[in-house]
Amino acid sequence: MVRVRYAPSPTGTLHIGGARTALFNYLVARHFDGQFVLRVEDTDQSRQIPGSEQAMMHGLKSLGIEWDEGPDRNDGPYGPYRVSERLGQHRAMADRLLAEHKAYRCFCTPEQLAQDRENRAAQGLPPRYSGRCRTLTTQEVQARSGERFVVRLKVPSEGETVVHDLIRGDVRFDNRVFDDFVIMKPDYTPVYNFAVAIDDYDMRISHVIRGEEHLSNTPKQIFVFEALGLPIPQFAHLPMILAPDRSKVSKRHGATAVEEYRDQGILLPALANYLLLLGWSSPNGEEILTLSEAIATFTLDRVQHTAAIYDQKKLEWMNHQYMTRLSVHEIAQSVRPFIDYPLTEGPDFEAVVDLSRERAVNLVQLAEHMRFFYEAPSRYESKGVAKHFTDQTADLLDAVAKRLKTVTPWDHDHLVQVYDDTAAALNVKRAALIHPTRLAVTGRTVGPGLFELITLLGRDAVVERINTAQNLIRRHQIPTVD
RNA sequence: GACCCCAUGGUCUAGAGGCCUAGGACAUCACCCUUUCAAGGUGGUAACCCGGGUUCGAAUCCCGGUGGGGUCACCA
Repeated sequence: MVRVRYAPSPTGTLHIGGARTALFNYLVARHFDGQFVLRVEDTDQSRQIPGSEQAMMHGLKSLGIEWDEGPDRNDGPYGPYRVSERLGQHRAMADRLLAEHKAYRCFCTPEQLAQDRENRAAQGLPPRYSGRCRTLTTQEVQARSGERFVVRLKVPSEGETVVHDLIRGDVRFDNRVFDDFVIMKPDYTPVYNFAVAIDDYDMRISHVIRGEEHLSNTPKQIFVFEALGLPIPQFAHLPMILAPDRSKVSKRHGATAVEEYRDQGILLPALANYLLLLGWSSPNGEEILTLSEAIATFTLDRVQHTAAIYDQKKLEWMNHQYMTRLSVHEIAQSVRPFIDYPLTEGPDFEAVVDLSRERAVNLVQLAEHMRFFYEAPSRYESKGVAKHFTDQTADLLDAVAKRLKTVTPWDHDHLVQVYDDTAAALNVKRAALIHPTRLAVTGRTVGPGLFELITLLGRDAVVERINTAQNLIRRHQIPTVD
């Protein structure tokens, strides 16, 4: 039975790196008909940020990632799913290790430790615990029972520890590089490397799939499993996601949280698809995959070993793919929050969305492109004004408007006819009519095809806007923008 | 610094010794289409980090170098 988990610490929102890790875990679980558990790593209460657990879960859900067991439903068979609520088990294990002399109390003060480190640094040695308290006798420990202490695990001083990594193969570590690390803090709460091992075992996690930054710490967790006589899960360390400058992604690189991407108008399914491609490729080279397609084809052996640099441009391209492929209804729902103008009067909303979506790379842009359908332009693009709003065009617009007033029915083909006829009558090219009309009606020089656009906008609005523009042109009082 | 991981165009990647004069996607450039802009179509520029091996043959295997990343907490 495949059981995987995503174990974030509740210290902020869902980061793209975490989202990718969660996604891969989710895909493995679903692919193998296993379970995906969500566990909140809140070992250190002091570093928690209120509300981040909710934010994180919301982020996951919006990406389409669902878990079978987690802190929101603490009724799973292996709960609780908040590490802070599993303290009893951690303490019991620490007690056991102490009783079996596989761990020991360390009374060294932070000051002493700092001093040790300095001394070693002076000699050019790596910072490692001296083992001062390892050999304390039972009597000595008894005698100091009132003192502040931590618990350290006895780590083998020779031999090697091998991490069998599903992605990288066997990774060997010389045990001499590890010291007796702390497993319980002075308040008798566990340190991460101790708690994860116990929790992963307790939750019967079969595959630990996480970011590469955890690879170096894996031997420590293996020491815990071994000391406790527990089976060791399979490991798979995912390559990291880096910023364009090859550094870790951080706020200074723009959006990093899935929530921010959503605010930028990125569709979450597009984000998920993009993240899927960061470190994984489908066997047939397909890049646009639905979640269920990904579940069907995803396997860890196709995961890349190299860190990936995320590329905003490709994300936008991916987003555009989803803008045009998703149903109009879905896009309409998604774009609503970005609209800051009243929709009370104007054409059918979904029709407008459908006509405009192909030209926008994100929802913010889409909302902006749709604006003129609901608000008459108050300013006109200066570039277009110089080109299309001349004294002569006022007359052209006048001629067009006259015919538009009476044409029936008001549909695409008849409107084309109006422009063709007018152009012929005035002996100008059709384009000489089209461009000024677009500018008069939308205020812009770019947009959907003119005939589709005015068909949708309707006779009254079109004629009115053309008249407005005409007057402005004649009075040479054209408000411009850009 | 020590240890660990990694190394194909600007970016994401395909490639598991001959199928590679290295394929796809994004980006970029040009052209076509066209009422504009997108989209679309066609074509172009652009990569196997370096050096040694192994082999008849290496992007693919081995070693070394270089470069990048990660980890070394009483953080997670």
